[in-house]
Amino acid sequence: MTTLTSLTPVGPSHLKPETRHPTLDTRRPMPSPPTVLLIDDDPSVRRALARLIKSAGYQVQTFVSAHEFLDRMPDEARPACLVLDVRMPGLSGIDLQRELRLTNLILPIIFITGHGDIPMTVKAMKAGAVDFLPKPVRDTDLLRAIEQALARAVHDRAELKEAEDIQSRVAKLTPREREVMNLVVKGWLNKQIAFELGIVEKTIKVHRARVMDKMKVESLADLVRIAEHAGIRKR
Amino acid sequence: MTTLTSLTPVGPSHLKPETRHPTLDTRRPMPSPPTVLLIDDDPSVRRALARLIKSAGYQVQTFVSAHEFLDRMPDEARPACLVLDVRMPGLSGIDLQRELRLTNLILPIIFITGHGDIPMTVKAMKAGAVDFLPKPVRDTDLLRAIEQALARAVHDRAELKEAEDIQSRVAKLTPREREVMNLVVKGWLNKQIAFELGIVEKTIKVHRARVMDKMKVESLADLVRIAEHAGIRKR
DNA sequence: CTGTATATTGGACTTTGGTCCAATACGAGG
DNA sequence: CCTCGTATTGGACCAAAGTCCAATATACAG
Repeated sequence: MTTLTSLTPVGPSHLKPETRHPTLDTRRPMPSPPTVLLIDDDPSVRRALARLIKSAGYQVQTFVSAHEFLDRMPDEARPACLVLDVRMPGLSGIDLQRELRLTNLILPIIFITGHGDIPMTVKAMKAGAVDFLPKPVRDTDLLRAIEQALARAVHDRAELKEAEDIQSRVAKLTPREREVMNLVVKGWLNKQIAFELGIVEKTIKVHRARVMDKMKVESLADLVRIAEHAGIRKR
Repeated sequence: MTTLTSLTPVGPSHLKPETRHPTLDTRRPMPSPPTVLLIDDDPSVRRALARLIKSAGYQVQTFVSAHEFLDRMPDEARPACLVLDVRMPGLSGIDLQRELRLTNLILPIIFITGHGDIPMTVKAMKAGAVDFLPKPVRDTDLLRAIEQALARAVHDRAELKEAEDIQSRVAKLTPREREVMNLVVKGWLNKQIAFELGIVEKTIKVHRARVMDKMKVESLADLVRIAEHAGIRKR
């Protein structure tokens, strides 16, 4: 059982050395690697894990406490994940997880712990943790979890960005246009919408055209899909 | 700390006594209650938990092993969930969970265990368990978990049924109609579809009308939504 | 007060989609 | 062999949607 000391790179074995982190698979001159944020109050654990993670080709930032993390939290320019001790002086790992859920940062969490119990594990997993690893952490377990966490970060970021894009377009609609859009994606005919809103059909056509334009879609099918994505439901 | 012996009903306190299980909220003469399937090799645990669960107004079926469960598995007429010991002679609880994932039964699982560890907990939760409770199980914990599990069962069943409905309608389409539908929900015009398929636009209109009919939708918007649901994506 | 954004409408016209009628071709199964 | 389901097409016609032109009213901000 190897424990956080191996110096030989252990990362994803199916990848060529120059392309370690599977989250970005461009062949190019090595784009800046994904970041792993490591919080642990034990300096020796920090050192050992940081070395391991770096050896797998990731960038690492370490923090001694949840508070320090919250203070100098890095900008979320690139996909990242969090490796986090559960029990720490001050804010616990679980507490930090709760805090982060209130933000809309995307930071998948891997818990590591020396004194975890089952209820704590369940709580963390229910709250969306990627993994929960008892110390001593096996290198392969941690790296596999990091791989998964970063994959999730990339995926969730893409989804969030998509949702934000759509929301910003919806925000550019006038109230009337929004009304019209809502009825259009319910499958109502222009004449029905006109009756519902108490205006003539001609006007609906104008609003409708502007909706298609502002929402940047070319077809009703796309508009329906985008509206679904934005949480505009039929019922 | 109460432990699986309380006789006073503990179920959802916000519900009136006649309406215990929150999964069915019809007022009527008490529809048959949801079933909780209980698997544990320890007779005393079976007895105690069965009594607790019954006292909360659920129907209970007990099994002494995963194998016995698989043999005389009840029909899934009504929403149900599984309360399951992790370690048992023969097939373990985790094994059974894996088996069940291969079927399309909807049976949310609550694990209970006397000798669980963290990796096992993580594995179960990752595999979709509703909860993972160390023995001795507190009454309130178990009942809360059952409530959640049944809620999930009801929800997932509804989703599955919806998906199956849609699939059965798709199955009734002719190959040509399916092709046409796929292009229609991509937002293609009839003339474009006609060109793509090498037939005249008129024919597309016929297929299209039949698609709308067979899929039981009244508008293109509904067709797009239903197709999305059936996993017919744009890209 | 003036200008910009919003909401509304009109006419004229084209394109697209949907419907009702009817008809031909082909392969599988009774 | 005949029938049924599937796929295909045609014409005529109507309904719905989209487009290009232009115009008016109102509210709010600078």
